[in-house]
Amino acid sequence: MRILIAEDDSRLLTQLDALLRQNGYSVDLADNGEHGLFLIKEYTYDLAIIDIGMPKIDGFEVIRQARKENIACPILILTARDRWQEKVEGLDAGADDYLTKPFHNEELLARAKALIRRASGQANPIIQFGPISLNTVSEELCINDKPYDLTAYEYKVMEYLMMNPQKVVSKTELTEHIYDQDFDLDSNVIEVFIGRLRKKLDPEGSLKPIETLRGRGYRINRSL
Amino acid sequence: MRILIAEDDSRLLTQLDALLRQNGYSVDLADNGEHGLFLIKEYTYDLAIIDIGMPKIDGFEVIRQARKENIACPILILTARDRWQEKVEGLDAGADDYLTKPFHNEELLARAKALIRRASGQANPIIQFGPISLNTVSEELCINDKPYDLTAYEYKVMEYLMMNPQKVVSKTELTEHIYDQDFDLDSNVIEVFIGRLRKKLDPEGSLKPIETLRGRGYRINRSL
DNA sequence: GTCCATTCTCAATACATTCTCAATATAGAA
DNA sequence: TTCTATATTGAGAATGTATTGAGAATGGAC
Repeated sequence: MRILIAEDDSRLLTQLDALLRQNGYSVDLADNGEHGLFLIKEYTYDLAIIDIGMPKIDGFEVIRQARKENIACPILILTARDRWQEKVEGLDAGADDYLTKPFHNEELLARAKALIRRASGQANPIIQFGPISLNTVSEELCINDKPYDLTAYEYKVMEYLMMNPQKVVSKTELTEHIYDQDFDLDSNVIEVFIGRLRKKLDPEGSLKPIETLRGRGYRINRSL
Repeated sequence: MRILIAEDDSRLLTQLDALLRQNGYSVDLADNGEHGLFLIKEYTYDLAIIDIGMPKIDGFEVIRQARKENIACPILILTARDRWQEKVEGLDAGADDYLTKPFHNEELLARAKALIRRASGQANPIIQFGPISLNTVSEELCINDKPYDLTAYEYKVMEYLMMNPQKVVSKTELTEHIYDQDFDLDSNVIEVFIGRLRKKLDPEGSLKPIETLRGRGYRINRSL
């Protein structure tokens, strides 16, 4: 899952970057509103974390402009402790949730996860598809109740596919959600991870949990 | 375990701080109701100790506001001895227990421990997992009934893992529950303590009581 | 307060797993 | 067949975790 952070305090920006990366997200950074707005319009994020109090283009403006262009990505705003009133204006502008600074890292992670889950239309943290179930809290994948150990990237690919079971997910889309800005889109990493997932989950080749749609992408097999 | 203390009498505040730290808790302090309310809303505590008689925002108000925002953290209120009637109002407001001043340190510690235990859903002070049992009262860890001597921090790490056996506990989460507010999250202390625990509890490497999930965190081995 | 013993912290180094990349093989469509 | 998209593989790079030891901090005894 890929997250945009727009925050002018460079210390906080660095800290957030580290925190989110440590917790398995891909992160793009903007240290001002202008750049933040550019990025959110340019790329597709699973979540944007935006500081309200930025010089020149402030957070409200970023949100308004983004929403005006029909960018649906969930937005979490950060407000200073003594400016908690701003949260109302922020939510009005189109933010989905808010957090006042300073905050506890765990709190931020919890909200980020909740927002991403909500946006993907999954009220339930356990996504089930036929015999395949993915617990997005414990990050555990089970097929017919048998748990499988996935590596970080294997998990990310599987999570994205499970969160979009109804559509064909292209390799580009997967790459964009799993890596950040400067990753080579021509790389064959996705093919590699799909291959490893298939071998791990279905060594016999009897279940075929992931379908290939030549020229279009991959999809969780719905006829299981 | 992390505790919030909101108390306007600075002598008592200092004393409580010292007492709780000596007993292995991480402590955050607020010397007025306003700050207390801010902290309890902002962070996640395992217990809040709140003085009723504070100027401006009193303890009742802090509790009401906190409960209104669905903060579930257990709350212990402190009341002056000649104001024992306040305990009823306090419990009505949403406190979980009370203590009249002055009190004995032992008494406070006992109640704090009981409240924390109750809140974590562990009615029983002994948490058992396969051959591993942790007595949270005597702070004794046994494996196959053999007791082990743990240092303060080794115990804290083990306790947190034992209290969350169903999930993967990240290093960030462990650090935040074991230390207070400003501790360097990039430090490798957790790795060090995990290493020491493993060596102490399982020098042969045959039991593997603590699993590592690369990139995610640690978990008590459930298949023992 | 001073001393001593234990424990904690920090950083350096060693180790292990996972990721990336590129080369090669296979399969599907025209 | 021939072209293109996908699959597979393995080796080196990158990253995350484990271990160690020495100095700092802490707490208890005197």
